Amino acid sequence: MRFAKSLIPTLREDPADAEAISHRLMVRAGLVRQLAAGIYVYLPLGQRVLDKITAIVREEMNAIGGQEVTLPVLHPAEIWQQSGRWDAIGDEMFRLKDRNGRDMCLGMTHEEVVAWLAAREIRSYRDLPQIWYQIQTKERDEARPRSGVLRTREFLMKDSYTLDLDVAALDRAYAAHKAAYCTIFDRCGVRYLVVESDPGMMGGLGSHEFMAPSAAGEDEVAVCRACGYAANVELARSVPAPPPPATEARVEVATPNAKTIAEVSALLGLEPRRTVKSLLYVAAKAGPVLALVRGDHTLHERKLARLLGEEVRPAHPDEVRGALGAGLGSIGPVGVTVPVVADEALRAGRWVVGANRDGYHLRGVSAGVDFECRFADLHAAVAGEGCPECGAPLAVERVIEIGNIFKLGTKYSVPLGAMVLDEAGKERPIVMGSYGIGPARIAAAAVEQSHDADGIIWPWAIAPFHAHLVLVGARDQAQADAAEAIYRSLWAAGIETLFDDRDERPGVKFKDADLVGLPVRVTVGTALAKGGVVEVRSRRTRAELRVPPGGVVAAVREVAGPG
RNA sequence: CGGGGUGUGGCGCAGCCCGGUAGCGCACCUGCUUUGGGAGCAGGGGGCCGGAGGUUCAAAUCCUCUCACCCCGACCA
Repeated sequence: MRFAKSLIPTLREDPADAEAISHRLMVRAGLVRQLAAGIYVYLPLGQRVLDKITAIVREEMNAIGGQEVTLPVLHPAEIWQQSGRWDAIGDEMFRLKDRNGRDMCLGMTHEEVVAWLAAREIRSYRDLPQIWYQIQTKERDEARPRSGVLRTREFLMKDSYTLDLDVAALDRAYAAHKAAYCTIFDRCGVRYLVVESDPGMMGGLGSHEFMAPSAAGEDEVAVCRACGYAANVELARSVPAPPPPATEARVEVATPNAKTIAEVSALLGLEPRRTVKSLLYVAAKAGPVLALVRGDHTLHERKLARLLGEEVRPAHPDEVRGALGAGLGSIGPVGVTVPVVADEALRAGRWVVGANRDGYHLRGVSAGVDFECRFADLHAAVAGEGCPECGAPLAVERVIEIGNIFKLGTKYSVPLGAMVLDEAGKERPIVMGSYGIGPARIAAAAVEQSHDADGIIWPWAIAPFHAHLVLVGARDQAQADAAEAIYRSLWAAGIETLFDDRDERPGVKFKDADLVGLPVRVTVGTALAKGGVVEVRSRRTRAELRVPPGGVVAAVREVAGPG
């Protein structure tokens, strides 16, 4: 591709509305432009990156027996009503009516359509297993699009669905996907972790997420470097260090104006980990519940919601007073009538808790003695706590979710009637799995993980082109002729090359080459006239070879390194 | 949905507090010079100052409402 006639609008300055590194660089390098919040145009270079990624995805999905299909973007409400998600999903689904007033929606995922299709076309256990996949646009009215291409309202997604007769077969399909995903991300050149995840509203039998470490990530994972335990913090277990043993008797103490853990512990001269944080939540169906975590811990709302099996929200101040008779900052579990759930860390020990009397706390309180409660893992894992598997200290990292895999079970096949007859002639619901990959997130993660002050440094496999051919003296006929010949020889050798044939000053071309970040730069300039050589340089290491024009192809391969 | 911020030529910004009819850098067009890390000089084109009301002799500037976008949080199937 020739730069002079291409749409590669590079920007000298950072766009004002971009914060994340990948966002800034993808806009500056001319890969994408924003049309509206969370809605992006992919320009030629950006499109080529997506094409590279989706080509890898296709190869690996085909390799495990995937069959590519295209499912509609526009769905009738009926199938979503059948699965129950028409009501379960709120504002995040784009809804509309057709001219006849029928309810429709835009597809945010395709379990319903797959189950619908399976219900019609799959009848016998002999038809199983099936793996169907598509690479197609998804629409989700995100509450808050952000970080450029990382969280958008319209995005490309590879989604696949497995259909099996039983859970054992699902486990095999799931394992095949897990392995294929690792191959895909390895080939794309991104670093990632495979972590246990919360199946959330997808429901089902288990799930994993593929997470690319990056400061721009929205999720956090807890990782054990000793044994390999890794989980989303939404679900990660961890073993906090216990506070020193205490034997003090229960006593009420005045704590005027001390409302926060920090204030109470300072007033009493105690470490925060000797106190208990009491939080009143309201569950949608079960009503108020008092959740307890240690003073130095943070309650993870997803963990509470998962424990209760329904969504929760913090209680309003007047609800707190109504249920417990005291204001925020003075509440505790002793003598209350609402159900109490306590974090595992509170099983043993004596604690400082709110007295349910404004301005007072209780010291020396024990779970099971002074109040009754259910124990569960409720606190968010933090770095340094013990690994639940081996006890080594956990690390917590920010990550970008680039893929996920879910064992769905029969959650969609039953309501949509996707049944088969088994060998015994008995009707059974198909056991499903669903699996997603976000190509744009892979691209953004690659940029986040691989860039420098001058621009992007693309991994070879997903770079929009492999080589950036810079013609320094566009008006020097000898240089121009040599560059043309090199351009043809590179393409002939299978090295995809962007030829900067613009009549620009060298500095502009070099800056743009660094910004766009193709793995190898080939410079045709004055060195050609002086020494008969051109320069072949690695974007990543900046190592440079000077070779005669005939040696460029070999030099590009050498400089690019393995892969 | 809560909190914070920003909207002024294509991009990045100043002007707003203290009202007087819009400016800078880059980009763009023409000419000359220049050509290995975002060139110089000269000339030139381009702006409903996000939108709607209001105050005023006069509004980018003050007031009210509204829209859009960004950031933090909530949410994230």
